[in-house]
Amino acid sequence: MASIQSAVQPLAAKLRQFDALSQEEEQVLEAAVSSIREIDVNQDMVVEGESPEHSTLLLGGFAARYNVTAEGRRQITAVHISGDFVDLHSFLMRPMDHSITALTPCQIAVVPHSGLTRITETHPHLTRLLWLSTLVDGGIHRKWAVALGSLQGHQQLAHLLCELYLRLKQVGLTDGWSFQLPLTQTLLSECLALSTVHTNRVVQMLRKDDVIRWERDQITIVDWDRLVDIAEFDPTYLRGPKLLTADQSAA
Amino acid sequence: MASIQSAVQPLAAKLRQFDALSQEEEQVLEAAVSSIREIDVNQDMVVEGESPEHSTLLLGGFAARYNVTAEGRRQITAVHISGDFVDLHSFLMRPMDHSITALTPCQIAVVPHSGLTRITETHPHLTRLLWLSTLVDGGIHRKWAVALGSLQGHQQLAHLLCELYLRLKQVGLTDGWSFQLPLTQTLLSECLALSTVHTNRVVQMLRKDDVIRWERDQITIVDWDRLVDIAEFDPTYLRGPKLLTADQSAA
DNA sequence: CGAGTATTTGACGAAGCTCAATACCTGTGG
DNA sequence: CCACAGGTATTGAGCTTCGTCAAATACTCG
Repeated sequence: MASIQSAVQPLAAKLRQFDALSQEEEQVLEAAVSSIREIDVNQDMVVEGESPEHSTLLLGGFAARYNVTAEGRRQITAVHISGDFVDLHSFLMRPMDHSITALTPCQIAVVPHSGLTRITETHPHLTRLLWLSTLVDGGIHRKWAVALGSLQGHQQLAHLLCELYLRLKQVGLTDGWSFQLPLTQTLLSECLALSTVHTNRVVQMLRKDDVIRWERDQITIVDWDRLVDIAEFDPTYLRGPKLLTADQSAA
Repeated sequence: MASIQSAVQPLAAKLRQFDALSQEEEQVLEAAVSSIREIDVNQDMVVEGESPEHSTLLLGGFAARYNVTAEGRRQITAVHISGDFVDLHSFLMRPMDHSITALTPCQIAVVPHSGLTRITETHPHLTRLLWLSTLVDGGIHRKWAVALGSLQGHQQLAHLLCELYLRLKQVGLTDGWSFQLPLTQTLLSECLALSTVHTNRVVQMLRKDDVIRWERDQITIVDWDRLVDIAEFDPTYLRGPKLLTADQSAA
């Protein structure tokens, strides 16, 4: 089981891709964690309509953010992985307008909002980093909308795989061109807004063209360039490439 | 022409819906504005790929955030109105992964990033309010994705109208159940990810059922309840209803 | 009035949905 | 070791929503 010390590691790794993170800042993050918890598969870790007093940092496992429509159709708007602060926004924005469910058993760190408020009062640079991480989430949603609106099924799937590959790589969860993706085709269809039948056909399309291999929950990217091409993928939105130190942005 | 003093009014009004905004905070915002500028119709005020050194506050007019796909299809991911800080995220996240264009002549306030950094260093409560406004934008994108993925054409249109009505009302730009919406059906089709032909049919559907009236660029909502029903609209995502004062969230 | 743009209509085609059936896979108990 | 159960993946066939192409009508402004 993860200790609180090791808990913030995946998040720290992600934030370091944005800017330097001092020892002290990392300790401040650790100090903000109040406890570690396990979530069962298919259990909601955050529920629509609630106004939690803490935010949830995903330490291990996969989670999905979703809304349910009147007809009972479930639309997934993001897949979350280790290091994602899945409902950091609940700190300021309440109540939750969507739920987050565990796609696999998950370990989470509980971070009380009071601690986050304290960070905004005392650590502006760290605050900017956390803010940035919510902005990247926003960018992911924006891209998701573009994909849903203007890409065909197989392109959307390709886009999702490109995104997940890069994000998993960021936190060290890839193995060469392979990674675990514990999504059934039914779940996948809820990401892509396709029927399960069509989702299956779209998966086969990419397989037949030998762009990806997908066995069990193991995905291997056979031809990254072609995948990027199909998806019209541009990774810009996943990065927060500006350094955030006070001096240089004041320049 | 707007003066800098009056410039932050629509933004201040919006932020006040989230939490109290002190006189001093309002002055700090004013002080962060370096200049006021006019943008012509169809001119981009922010361009994909660039890394601006300032953010853009929309003072008057309508703007749209969009991406262009390989086939030249343009997908609009948000419509912006007075008081929206259209690219506040460019402060931390660069370069821009999308452009923002003026749907009408627009007045904008230019806010250098250095000023924003200074706010994060000295005004934590105001920082949280600004952060929240980017979170609401993120929520809008999330809803847009849900709508694109799981609603039919006429439902999507209904959803867009519900959203715009409430947002315009927030900043005092509605007149009873009417408001100006300077969107051609072509633009509208780029919001909804429909063809212009189908967009037209979908508009007619809502008109024929006497749910809305749409003459010129004047929209009148005839039957709000039915519109909400069609759209499956839930306004939660537009609000940031938690008070943000340090003391109470530390309680 | 006339040019240009925006809206509307019709006819046909394509992407993706639904219903329904079949195959596969993995774990469980006999 | 086999048989079965329950979930997951795959396939086929007909249908719907929405797209494309093309043309006609209206509106707006000089």
